[in-house]
Amino acid sequence: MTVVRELSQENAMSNVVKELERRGFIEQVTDPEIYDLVEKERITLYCGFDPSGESLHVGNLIPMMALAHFQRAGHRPIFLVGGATGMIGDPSGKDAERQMLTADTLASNTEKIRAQMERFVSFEGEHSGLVVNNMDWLGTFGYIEFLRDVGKHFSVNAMIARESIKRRLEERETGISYTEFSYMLLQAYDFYHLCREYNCVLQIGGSDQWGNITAGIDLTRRLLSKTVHGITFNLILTHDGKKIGKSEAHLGTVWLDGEKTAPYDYYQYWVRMADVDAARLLRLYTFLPEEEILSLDAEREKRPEARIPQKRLAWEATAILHGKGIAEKCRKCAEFLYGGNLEGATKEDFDDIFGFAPSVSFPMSALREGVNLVDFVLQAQGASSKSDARRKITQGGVYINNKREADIERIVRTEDLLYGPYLVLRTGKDYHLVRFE
RNA sequence: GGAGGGGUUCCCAAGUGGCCAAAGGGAGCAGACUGUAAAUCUGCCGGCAACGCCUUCGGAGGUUCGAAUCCUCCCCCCUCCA
Repeated sequence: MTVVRELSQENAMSNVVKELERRGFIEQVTDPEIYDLVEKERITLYCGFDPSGESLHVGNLIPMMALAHFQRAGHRPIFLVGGATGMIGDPSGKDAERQMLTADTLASNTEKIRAQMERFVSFEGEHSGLVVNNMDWLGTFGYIEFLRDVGKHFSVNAMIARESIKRRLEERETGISYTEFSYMLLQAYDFYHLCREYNCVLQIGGSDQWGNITAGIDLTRRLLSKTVHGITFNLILTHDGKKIGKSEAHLGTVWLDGEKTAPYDYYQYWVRMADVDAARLLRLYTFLPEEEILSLDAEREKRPEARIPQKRLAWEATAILHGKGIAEKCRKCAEFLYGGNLEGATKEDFDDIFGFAPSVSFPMSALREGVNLVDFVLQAQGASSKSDARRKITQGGVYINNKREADIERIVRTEDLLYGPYLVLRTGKDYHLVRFE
């Protein structure tokens, strides 16, 4: 929050849509007029978020960052939580019908997600952000009333021609239910409602939202005779075609919730990005100005092994989400573990980072008796099964205190404690701190 | 309701009585190179008390010395017809 606010004056006079375009966010705009509009007046815009999970993930970052950019340029962002539409499920970009969620689950998810949004947008001050829940207006809408007031403005002929619907109709793998077919009307109504209540004139979203957004624009024009706009963002892929944050190695999905994805893991996720992606990702996931990004990228060309842009990316992204203090701790922690500093390390160094980097406690009594390496690796969460532990050891992927241990028969003993009660287990490129108590 | 096709290990996908823990590809893991990167190459890739044992091929039974493969019933998906 603090990060966003401090910087929020800087870009006030620039054209935020052009800026987003330069940074690589924008895929399509419904009308070029939006470029002028954001320069002429302070607008209100919105983006919808699906509360079907208890946390947003890295994939949701693009629209969040975009809303933050808009706010910093003096516009008012609205986060719409789809409490009502979340009960239906958006067929866009989905290949299967969604399972229904209970009202209770949605309510609790909504609360958690709201807290995450507050990291990106300020909810205080002049153009403070706003969180709304479409359950508040859709939840009490009568069916007959809805069909009469909203449904009559939609042509089924046009709807089935939409890409998102057409795909589900043609590829009959799963088909589409009447419920999901109706989804578009609900989202269109949201836009109309926000335009009427808050003078909201722009909806932004992922590229799969194009159909829903234009439906909202059409409905608003019909009901209010007002022209509103839409912008869709590129789907961000890494150079090898993977979606950002979608199911990472053994991390799984990279969540924004610090309980689900530890800040250290979040930081590491960004540090490990490929060289060729670094500059592009800096433009998308940090607020750094172009000159600085270019100079960071120039550093990379000189000393690629220093991973300067990746580390900066990780620091900035972590600072936005978890705060500068946490980001700094992640940096120190990573620097310590990966910087080859284990040699001169002290107990105090480990006291500081234990529990922050992946950490495990172990009973001292077990160590006195001696633990065989296979069990040790397994219990310190360095392997998913004993077989996996054996494999990793045999293949030379296991290190204790940075010294390779390839002997299955190896016994871990108190002599292995080099830093007070601590020991460092490394599997592959991952460090695990083990403390004996 | 009728006719046909199909459900295989994380995903896609071979396999139609033993040689099947199950081809191939992808993903993943480890190593080499190096840089917490990419590309490339190598090895691994169900579990365990590990030259053997146990569990797995939609579910439950059955035939057989022996089944993912054959039979019966059930569940689910798709296509066409009504």
